Amino acid sequence: MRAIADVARLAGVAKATASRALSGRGYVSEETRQKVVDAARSIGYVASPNAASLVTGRTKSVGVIIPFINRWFFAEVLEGMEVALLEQGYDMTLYNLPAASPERDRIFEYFLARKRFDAVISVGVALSETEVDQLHRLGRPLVGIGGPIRGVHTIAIDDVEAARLATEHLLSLGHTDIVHVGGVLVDEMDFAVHSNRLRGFTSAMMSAGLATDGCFYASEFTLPGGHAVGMEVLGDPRRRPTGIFAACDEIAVGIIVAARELGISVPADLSVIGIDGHPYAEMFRLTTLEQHPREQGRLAVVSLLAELDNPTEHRADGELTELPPRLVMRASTSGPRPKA
Amino acid sequence: MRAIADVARLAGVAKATASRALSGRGYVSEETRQKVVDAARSIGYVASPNAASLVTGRTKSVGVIIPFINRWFFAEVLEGMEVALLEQGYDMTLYNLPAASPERDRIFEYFLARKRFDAVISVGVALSETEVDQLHRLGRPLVGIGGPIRGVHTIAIDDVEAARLATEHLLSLGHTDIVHVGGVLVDEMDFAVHSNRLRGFTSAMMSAGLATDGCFYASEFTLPGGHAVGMEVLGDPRRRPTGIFAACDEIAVGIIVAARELGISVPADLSVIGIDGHPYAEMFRLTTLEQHPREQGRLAVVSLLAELDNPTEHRADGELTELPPRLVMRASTSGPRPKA
DNA sequence: CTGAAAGCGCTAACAT
DNA sequence: ATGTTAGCGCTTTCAG
Repeated sequence: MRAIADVARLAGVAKATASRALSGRGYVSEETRQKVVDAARSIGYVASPNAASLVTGRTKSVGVIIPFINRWFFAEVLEGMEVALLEQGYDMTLYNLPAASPERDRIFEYFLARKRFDAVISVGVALSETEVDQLHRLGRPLVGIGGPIRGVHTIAIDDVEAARLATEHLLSLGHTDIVHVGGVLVDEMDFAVHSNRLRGFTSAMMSAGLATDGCFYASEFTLPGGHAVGMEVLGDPRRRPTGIFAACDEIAVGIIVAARELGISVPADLSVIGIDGHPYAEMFRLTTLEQHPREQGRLAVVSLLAELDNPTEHRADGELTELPPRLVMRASTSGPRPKA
Repeated sequence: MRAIADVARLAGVAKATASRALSGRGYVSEETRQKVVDAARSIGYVASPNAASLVTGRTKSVGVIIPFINRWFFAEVLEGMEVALLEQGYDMTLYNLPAASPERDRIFEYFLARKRFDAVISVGVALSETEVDQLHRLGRPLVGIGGPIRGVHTIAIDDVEAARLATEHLLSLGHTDIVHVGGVLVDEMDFAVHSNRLRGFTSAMMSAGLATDGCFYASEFTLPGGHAVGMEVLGDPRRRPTGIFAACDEIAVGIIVAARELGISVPADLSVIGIDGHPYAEMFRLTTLEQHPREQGRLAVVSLLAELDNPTEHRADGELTELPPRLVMRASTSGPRPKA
């Protein structure tokens, strides 16, 4: 309940001086600064950011909208952002955004509209035109991760390129019978990711002169999802691919587990490559492309703070920062077994 | 930028009336209420919670401290809380609490001290005496999940009982050679969970007249952690247990994967039981005890709001709400194979 | 039932 | 370098 007036009185100065001394803005003699700081500490004074926000318009808080918490990639992004924000004294308020629904609308119309945040970070959400407008109307910096947003600075890896890389890796090992297990395309709205990775796959296959009919299977982005599809794809020994490119490591691991259950040896009889750099990759000897989620989170925050510190700088219009995906480990891939 | 004064002017009433109409507190004729609401909507007015907080002391926001985000149990708790809080119009600000460190101290001394939250939820953190005091000094409701906190209402499952149940399940199937793979006891500070589950295990074994020397192995609470320990425990065929009680499902699944790699058949040659109700359980046919993390999150919020609505109610002193763990699936457990 | 006025805790001019 | 004043946007007495 201690207010700055108490500190000022105790230090024998005016409120304004106390404010200057504690915030470090404006001229204060070293001597009085010390007095004020001591007084503040002695009564355990902590400034009320609410009162300050009211006058400065800054809240030292950012809002984050994200479609999943319980998914490795998203949780990593979250941790990366949290660390970076805390370091700069910012709070992170989290909204777990559901698919189109009244609850979702309420987040944009009510929670994000309350001027509570200095900025908003949108992680892996494809926002509707309306939603983008609502966010822009806030007049605050907005940065995206993963999904591209019209007129917004976005951090991402190049999904098309990553998918092409993964596919080319299998092709270069000599595989010609390759399948892509990717995201359900109905969820596409929320993940351009799905179609981008599919596009990269198709492009690489076509460049190699291979057809892609019937080479795509849809799966949930989870281990059980990959397992189920793996059972389906690998079940029939007569039309079984020798290589699989999975759109994420959870799917890839699920497929490897399925393969083991079916007695298919990886990588001797089946090569699998995923995307993410998931910690399970090592244990399952999974070849994968690192996606640096923590780093993406950190970069988003850095970009945000830059815009905040330098509002004169033109709003980055659809600028895109791309991280290069990095290929790691290769124990789950090898050339196809020569036909007997 | 629209303020309540604009709404008032447009509706032809005083600020006070507009405030009453919009907040629903105090007498307003239905007629003027309608006028005010219309005016508000017509200019897209959204109240500034900051300004309101300044006078009411309420922020409509709660702080959450949690040691991990990227762990199934914790992420589920988070989602459960988020849904329940949003429903009531509350924001959730997240702090990913590291182990003892200057960063950790800063969270208590600075971030949580700023009167920004109506309440604090502590998930799975064993707080130090100092930290508990700091939190109590805020004079705001505080509820815990998982870890017990002195003088604080806590939601949890009975870890000792759950561990006993799991162990008794194996015993009742006829196993006598049982190992417990639990948490590293050095991390104990943060999880009474570890020692509680060990205690339940030991108690059940002793009741059955079995010794427990050398029956405990420590692991990280992760799939790779369980895998590594599984390899170690199951590596030597001559002294291999017939039953394993894992302290969480991640560990349990890791052990099952290890067993498969070693050609050990589950459950014919090895029974495994875990705790959590993790979604991977089904795919690996894992016997497990449900821990209802989402429900725990929801209950914590309900309890919080109750205290908030009814501050006269005595601060719940160390009250404990326990959820009953529920046993599900049993495909990974069976009686021990009769000795040849 | 409604209005006028005070003030929550702080910072930003403007003086001095 | 420091003090004085005004006011951020809202709710809440207190009168009417």
